[in-house]
Amino acid sequence: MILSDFLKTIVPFPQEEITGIVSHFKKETIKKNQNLVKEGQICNKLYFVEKGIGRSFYLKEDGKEVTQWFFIESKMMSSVESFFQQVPSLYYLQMLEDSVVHSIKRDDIDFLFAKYHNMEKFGRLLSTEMLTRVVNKLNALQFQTARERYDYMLTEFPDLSTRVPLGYIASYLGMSQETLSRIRRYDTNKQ
Amino acid sequence: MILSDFLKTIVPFPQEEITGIVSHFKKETIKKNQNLVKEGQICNKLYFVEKGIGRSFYLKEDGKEVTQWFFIESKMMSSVESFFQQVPSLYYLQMLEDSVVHSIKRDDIDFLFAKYHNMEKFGRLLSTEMLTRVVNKLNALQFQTARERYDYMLTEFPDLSTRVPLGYIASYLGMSQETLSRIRRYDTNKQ
DNA sequence: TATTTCTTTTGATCTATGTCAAAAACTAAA
DNA sequence: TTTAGTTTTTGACATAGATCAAAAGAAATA
Repeated sequence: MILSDFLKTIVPFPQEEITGIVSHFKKETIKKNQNLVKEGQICNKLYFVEKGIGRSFYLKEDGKEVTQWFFIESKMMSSVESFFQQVPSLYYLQMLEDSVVHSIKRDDIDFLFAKYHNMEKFGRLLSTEMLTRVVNKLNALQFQTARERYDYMLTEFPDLSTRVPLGYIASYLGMSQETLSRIRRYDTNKQ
Repeated sequence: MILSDFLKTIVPFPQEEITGIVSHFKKETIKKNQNLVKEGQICNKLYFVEKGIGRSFYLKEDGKEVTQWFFIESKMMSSVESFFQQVPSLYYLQMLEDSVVHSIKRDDIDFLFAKYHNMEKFGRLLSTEMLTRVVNKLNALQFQTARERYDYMLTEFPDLSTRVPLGYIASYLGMSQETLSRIRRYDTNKQ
């Protein structure tokens, strides 16, 4: 889905506003495994993923990566708290495939928020939608077993398992790669 | 803190907007342990906690309660996804002390969002702030030990442990009451 | 202040999941 | 198609934290 269509699915912008908004985005082509943001940097862009798939991940002291979120096609992507509070990011943002994204700078989106009431609404709806998703994951982590968390993942990101390494999904779900592998084996034996 | 002051800490509303907004809120006095919302109901109010403390909790099939969030003084409180998506709430909303809250209905807040650009901004900022908090908890649950999760809680809700039962906090942190008790003992022995 | 009720702590197991290491199964390059 | 590199699976063992049960401590009520 292209950016302008995505915008319209959230708020029914009039065409001239769409044009004004889209003109502040910049198309970027990203190679597989390239980082958009590194830990410690202030993330000053919000991205729309047109093609490809991204993730945010945290690097633990022992060098292990913990995936925090996946960003699939037709979704916005950012290091949320870094972008909105302008503090150093705790996470890396990385594209996992050759990708096409559209980025907008913090200043530009603030300008648009102030200029268009509709844009402010867009920001609000986007935030609450993301909040709902994060709360769903929170529940999975807080009181579900590893098996149940895997089921949660299948509903939130159905086609993920064929596109990204197993270990990325395992850490996203707060379990080891070995455990996820065993769950999956059990699952396929069942059918 | 009273409601109008709280609103101003988020967005610098002009006084006439404050008046217009506050007039849509209704003051409610709630007794200890009273529920504002039950599981299965659509939560059609957003609350501002003026005095007291609330929580949202999930009831598992085995009858155990799992606290999802705490709402302290000068914070907004709701069953977020039920209120914003108008779907049945998965949670109970409960006040844990005799409390004073101010509530606004979904229709009224939508009216205010549409009427005041500032109000839309307020909604957006509130959402992103909540999103940031939820992400912090997510990280604690995803890759921290029980001890570290307890530390997270102390920063997020410093004076909570003296005000609510231990079991509520333990389930909020995704651990058993016994584990939290042992962590706390170890902690006090350290100082 | 006694009595009852609720909450927290402690002790003794148990278990889901982690860790480590090696084998197997893929993928990509030569 | 071989070779080298990467990812996934499997096995053996370790452990953080769960569960169950009972004791101790607080708080509420008579």
